[in-house]
Amino acid sequence: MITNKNCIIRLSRYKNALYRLQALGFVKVFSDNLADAVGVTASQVRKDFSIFGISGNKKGGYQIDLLLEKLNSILGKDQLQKVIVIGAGHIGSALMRYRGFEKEGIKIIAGFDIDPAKINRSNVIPVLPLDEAKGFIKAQGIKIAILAVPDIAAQEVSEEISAAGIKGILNFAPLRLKDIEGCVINNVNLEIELENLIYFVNVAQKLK
Amino acid sequence: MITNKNCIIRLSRYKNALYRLQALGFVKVFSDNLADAVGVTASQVRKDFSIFGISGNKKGGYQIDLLLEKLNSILGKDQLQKVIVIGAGHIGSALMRYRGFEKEGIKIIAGFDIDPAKINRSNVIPVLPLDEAKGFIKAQGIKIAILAVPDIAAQEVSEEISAAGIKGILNFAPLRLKDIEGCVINNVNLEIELENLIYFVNVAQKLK
DNA sequence: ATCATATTGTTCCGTTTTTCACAATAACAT
DNA sequence: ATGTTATTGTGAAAAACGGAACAATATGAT
Repeated sequence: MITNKNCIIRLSRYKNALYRLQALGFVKVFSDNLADAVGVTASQVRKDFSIFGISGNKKGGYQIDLLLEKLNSILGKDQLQKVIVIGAGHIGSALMRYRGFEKEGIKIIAGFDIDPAKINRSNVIPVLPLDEAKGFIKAQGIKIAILAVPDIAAQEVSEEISAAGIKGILNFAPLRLKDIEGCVINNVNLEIELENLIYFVNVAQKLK
Repeated sequence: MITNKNCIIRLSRYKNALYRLQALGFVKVFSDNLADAVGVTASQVRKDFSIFGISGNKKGGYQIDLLLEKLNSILGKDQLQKVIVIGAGHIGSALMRYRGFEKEGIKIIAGFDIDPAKINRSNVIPVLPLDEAKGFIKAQGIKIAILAVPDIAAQEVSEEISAAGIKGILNFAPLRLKDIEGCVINNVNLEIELENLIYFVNVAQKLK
């Protein structure tokens, strides 16, 4: 079974590129077209496909619609993914308002916050009290949560929601969460991303 | 010269862990303490340090304050980093309000948007018209930009700002920007992060 | 002063990941 | 029908990466 995160990220990128190509009217695609679009080598594209048993046609490339079907199936996009957001601060509420997830079949169906002032049950995406999260997760069978709470709270909250049934957490809190059995954690750390950028910009400057 | 992004990310994590240890009163640290804090092996810690010529003391470990000094210097944190945000939509304005960057020595000094309704010159972090960005970047010598514009605009805007002097872009638009000579691009793609999480959650389920 | 011990720094080794290279072959041209 | 060509699929080579192991050595104990 595939455990290589980068490989799966590439599949997502292929998929996105394929939609763009499709929108431009293309029906088939060659490995080197996709490679250019995504910024990898053509070999890499073919090998990634081969890992997942995706095959094309000698001299004919890959048929975009079939390819998308397979990629979408691998990526779990053949069903709507219901997601909750924990923490309705700046980042959390921006994510709730962000429309970009919908076209990816990802739907944020509720937010949760500990602050009573943030509660809003009548909103399109309601913001509910944090202590209702556990029941909500169980009742709705939610598997994925976006964690956007202050770092001090992140560890405790992550353990609670995973105990309630969350299997995957996208963590925005700028600290490393302790591994949780049966729960996958992906970190988005904007400070570190910026630091990283700053480093490579500085290095590039020094090279000159 | 180091081109391994993961290695630099680890340096950031070491740094963050060191601040936490320092806050707890620790003065020195051993490679295995840091390893535990960050979730890597002790060998990895020592090797990372060795790459950057950071040395500790046999049997004495590393002195936290000196270590932090070196890491901060490597990561370019010995000077305030002025950053601008392009695009004052949901994500862009959340980032402008986000306080987490300040303690990292990263200061967002202005936002830019093409929509006149978003302009606000009197704000603490002013939001200025997009067509002032070029002049602003040059006048202030800005090197780093956070790009949070709709995907359709991302490519064009990225080329404009890099022509004006931007050397690093943290791109939130969900598409791959064409490589730009002399400009480093890091992508933060939330859709892909979620997709990735969904994939691994599904895989974990199937394994049972 | 000598010895024992803990920890670094680095070399070596195994694994993973990427790239290269080319045989297989389907499509097309003649 | 035959030959040519373009592109895939994959096996082998190379590179990158991380982990284990251990020699070197500073510190502290006796």
